[in-house]
Amino acid sequence: MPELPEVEVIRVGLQKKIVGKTLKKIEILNPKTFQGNPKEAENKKVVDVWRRAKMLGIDLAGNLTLLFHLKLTGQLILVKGEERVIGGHPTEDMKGQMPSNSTRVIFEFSDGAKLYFNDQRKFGWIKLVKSQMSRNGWGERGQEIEKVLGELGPEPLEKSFTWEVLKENLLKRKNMPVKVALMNQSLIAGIGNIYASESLFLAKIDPRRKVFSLSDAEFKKLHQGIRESLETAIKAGGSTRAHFVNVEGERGYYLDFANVYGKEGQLCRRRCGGKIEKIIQAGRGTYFCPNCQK
DNA sequence: TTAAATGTTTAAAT
DNA sequence: CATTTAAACATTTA
Repeated sequence: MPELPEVEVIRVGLQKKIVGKTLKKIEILNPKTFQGNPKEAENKKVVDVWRRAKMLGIDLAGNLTLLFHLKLTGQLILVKGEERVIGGHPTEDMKGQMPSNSTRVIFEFSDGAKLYFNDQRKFGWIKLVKSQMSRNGWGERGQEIEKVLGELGPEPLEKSFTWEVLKENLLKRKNMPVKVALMNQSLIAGIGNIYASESLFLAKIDPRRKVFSLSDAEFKKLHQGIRESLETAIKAGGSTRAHFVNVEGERGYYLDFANVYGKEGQLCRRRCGGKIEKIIQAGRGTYFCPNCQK
């Protein structure tokens, strides 16, 4: 599940907590989850934590990078004593004892902190690759990383992502329903099933509309809606709150902020009188208000 | 029992 | 060729 906001929240949490620590040991419980030789990463210091689209990178000294993709059910849980940083797919057991039965890989740091990579459906992965990076943007990053990251569109929260860029990129799939195009990572990076629906709700655009039918005014509203939905979610801590909490203090995740996602049958929050509907597009559930999304 | 689940890739069908 | 849709991956929960 995790989409851009959830991964970003994890990134911020880990950045604060593990940069400067030394990775002592990597324990692999599910071999398919980890690609590369874990021994190469052991006894290396964490230099940086970054995000691109829905992928997370942990740079290690010695020009190595641990790349993570959480796919649908991945979660990262950093535990040190009573303190936890939690993020990713929201489940109840992420608050409980670690490792849990969905723990696939455990990273142990020299100060005793442990980072658990949990993934119920085992779609997620971790790859150890060479960094070959400079700090001058993505074009400068190593070929190996570029290959793993694939062809990704612009980051929607960067300043350079204007409504014109949104329009230009979406129009590469002009015949597609706008909601389906929004989830295409090569057009815009990081938007998945939740925030595609949420952004369109904020923009008051029907998810079934084909891209070519959108006016400039609608592209502008959609641009605004994307930024607002992502930023709101990041501020709220993503759908899972990756805050620094005690085991007891953890509460209140599960999409409290969503307007339409998972709200089938409920009244539209705009009080327009409409009822949230669920339809299937490209095999995925889409939620929208048929009354005020035109 | 069947369906669906915050993702992505690839094969098959239009 | 350009698009779309379905299937696959693996597991749990409603």
